[in-house]
Amino acid sequence: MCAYDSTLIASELKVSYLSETLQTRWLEVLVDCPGTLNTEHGDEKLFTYSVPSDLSIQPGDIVSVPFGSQIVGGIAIRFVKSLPENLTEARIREVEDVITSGLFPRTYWDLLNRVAKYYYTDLMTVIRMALPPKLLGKSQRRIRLKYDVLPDGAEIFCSLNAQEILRLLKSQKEGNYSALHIYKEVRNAQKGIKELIKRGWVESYLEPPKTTRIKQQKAVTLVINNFPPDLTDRQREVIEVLRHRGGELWLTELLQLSKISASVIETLAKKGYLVIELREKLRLLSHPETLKDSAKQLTPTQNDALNQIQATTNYHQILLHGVTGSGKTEVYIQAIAPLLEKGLSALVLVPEIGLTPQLTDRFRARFGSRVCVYHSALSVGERYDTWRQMLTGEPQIVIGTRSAIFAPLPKLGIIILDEEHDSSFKQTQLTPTYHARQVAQWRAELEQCPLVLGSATPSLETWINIQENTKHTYYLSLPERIQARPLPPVEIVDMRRELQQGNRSIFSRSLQDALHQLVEQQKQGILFINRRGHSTFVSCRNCGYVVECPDCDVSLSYHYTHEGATELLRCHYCNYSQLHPRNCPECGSPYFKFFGSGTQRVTQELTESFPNLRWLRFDSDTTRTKDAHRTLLNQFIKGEADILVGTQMLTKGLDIANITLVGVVAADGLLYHSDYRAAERAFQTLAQVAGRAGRGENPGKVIIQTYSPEHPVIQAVRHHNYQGFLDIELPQRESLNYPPYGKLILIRLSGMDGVEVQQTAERLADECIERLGSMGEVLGPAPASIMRVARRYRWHILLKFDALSESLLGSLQDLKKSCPASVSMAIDVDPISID
DNA sequence: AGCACGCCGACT
DNA sequence: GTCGGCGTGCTC
Repeated sequence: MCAYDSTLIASELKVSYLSETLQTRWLEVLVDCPGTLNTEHGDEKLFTYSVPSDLSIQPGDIVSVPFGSQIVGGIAIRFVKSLPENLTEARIREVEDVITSGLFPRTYWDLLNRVAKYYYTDLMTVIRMALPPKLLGKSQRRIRLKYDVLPDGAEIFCSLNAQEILRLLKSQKEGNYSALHIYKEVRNAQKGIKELIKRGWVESYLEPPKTTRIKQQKAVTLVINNFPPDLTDRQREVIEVLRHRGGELWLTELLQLSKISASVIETLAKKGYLVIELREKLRLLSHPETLKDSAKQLTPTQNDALNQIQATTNYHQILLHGVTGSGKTEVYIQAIAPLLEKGLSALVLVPEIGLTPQLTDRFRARFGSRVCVYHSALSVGERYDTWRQMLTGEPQIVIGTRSAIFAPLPKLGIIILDEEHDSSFKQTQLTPTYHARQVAQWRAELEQCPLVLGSATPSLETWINIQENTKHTYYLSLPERIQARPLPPVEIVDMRRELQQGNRSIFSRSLQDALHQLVEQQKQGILFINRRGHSTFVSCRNCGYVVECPDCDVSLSYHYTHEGATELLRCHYCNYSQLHPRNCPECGSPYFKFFGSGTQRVTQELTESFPNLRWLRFDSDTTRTKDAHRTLLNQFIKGEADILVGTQMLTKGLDIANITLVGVVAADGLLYHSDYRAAERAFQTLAQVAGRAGRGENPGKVIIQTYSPEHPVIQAVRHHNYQGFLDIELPQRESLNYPPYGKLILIRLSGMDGVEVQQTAERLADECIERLGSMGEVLGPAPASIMRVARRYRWHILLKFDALSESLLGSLQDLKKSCPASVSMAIDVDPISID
């Protein structure tokens, strides 16, 4: 079913299988197993297998193979005619099974290799990240309790160690755990397991990998277009139904519709009037029918932008710099439409899952079922089938978050990154630490298609790239909002003066007035708070004692749930929580209260000062559950609240026409941050949040409260002046050789033993100094700004250099091998924050 | 990752 | 002498 041509290839692995038309005996497989990766030369070690006659395998297929005592996943790379010299035929084992075929067209394979190289990651790790989960399965050792032979009080007879394992197994209702889990829970578990097996009370078995498979069903296809004379009534009925439904139906559906037994259909198949065959059935998300929508009239500037995008058919990076509310989405939609007609597909990336509903609805209204979504919140089955759907090569639009950049669309006509400046496009926690914008750039280049980067506040990387790389870039600007709606005026309130003049509320008089007006005029607004926690630490007003997390170097945050609820303190890093003590644990003082202005503090204050104002909290606490995002927004859109109080989440894409007021409670937390990117992030956040106001008929207004009104970022936001912001920020970056000029690599080290981590960091830093020489700087090692998180000590080494000197660093992954086992190391290429 | 193999210290 | 700790290396 896979409409793939045979350009599947493992190009970086040097040998093409395309030239091999001869029957070849042996198959080389890239095996999913650490340790087989990365030989000294940095390329991947392949293992040779034989192919049983009943399996047909193509290079690029995902297979499962026996490997040592287990069964693991792997990628079929190529066929070879003879065995490597050091191998005898006797040692070769057979491929176990084919899991999926028809993956990895050449450009896609090239892309994965490029990601692996640039982000210093094993190819297999990149492949595993790109593929839908559970595709590369591994067999698993499990231990099962044999209840039928287990005597009562068996514990008495065995060692303490074995007793512990018995107890653990009994705690699970099937008496069954993975060996790995037991090792984690019980120390020296191997010994105890061995003992229990000897006594015959438990058994150890290898569970085969549970991989997602294609779901197949019988499909019936009509192969004649007339009614032959020899039909019985029943047979005729079946053919009528089939014809009526376009000549093709699932067998089960046909049986239901025609209410006829399967034998009738089989007879028809025997006569050769129809064909029954197994076909893949995709478990795609069904979605509600959306109202059909047609192309909107474009403004002249939108139209110019559209024309330029449509005229670009090969690789170019196009920056669509459009102020908030300038109608970028409409341009995307109209740019995609003709591509689908040409049989090409489009990839649209958005920052967060929360945003996909709004955008998908608009795309669905225009393109119907040709839109699919792909992100990590889908179930394993849905992800797998969406993946297969993409592989069919039918023209379609995939909308997704970061990981969707690896969507295997074979005929890409365009890649669009909306809100390209957004930091959620960068993966920070897991390797590879890729940036979807960077990967998109490579992918567009490999596929020879345009890449559209849309933003009201472009990242400095994109800005500089567009300026300097004129050969393959275009700059398109949408300087005005649609229907010539004005950008909202921005009022900066000096909070120092408020205090001097006796206003001790967290709301300035100006904001208070605006809130009162909001209620009177029945308009809606949003209140933006910089981040949750951090500023809501609990401290003693008598002795200054602050409650800190026992496992991390941060203060605990106070969380208010509702009146009368148990008061809890929580750590935002490791989720540790404890009761809020009534008195100071240090001095016993009763003046032990939370401080600061998180979302909760603001909503409490709103309730007290504005009893008529109905608010909704919109932050990661209230949107944690599935669909909470959508529910909350719908409530707000329906007018069930006057004001939405929330964090960063409010800044992104939220397009609600009725919002006339945007308030920023305190901009200062954004401005002062130790990071070199603080100013950029602050400008982007404030400009974005300000852009939420006045998108509909009614003009908007923005009030930003701050203790540093003269700050250049505040001034730039005040005048909606992106260029002004660049003029101050770019020279600073350049003088210090920070990105987008210089390149950074951050090496993160962590471990339970603080001294050991520090010593490792120092040793590795020396090694880096040696490698880079005078071609770059090694900053640190330094402890991370929050040195301990979840009981692990964290140290950083920052490498700063010109991109050209990177080759001096060598593979960098070899540094991992020189770390002690208890210290883990991660390489973050182009880190987005260094805390 | 698992698992075998193999090398040292605490016991029959 | 043997048992059993864990460090090293291999898996087609």
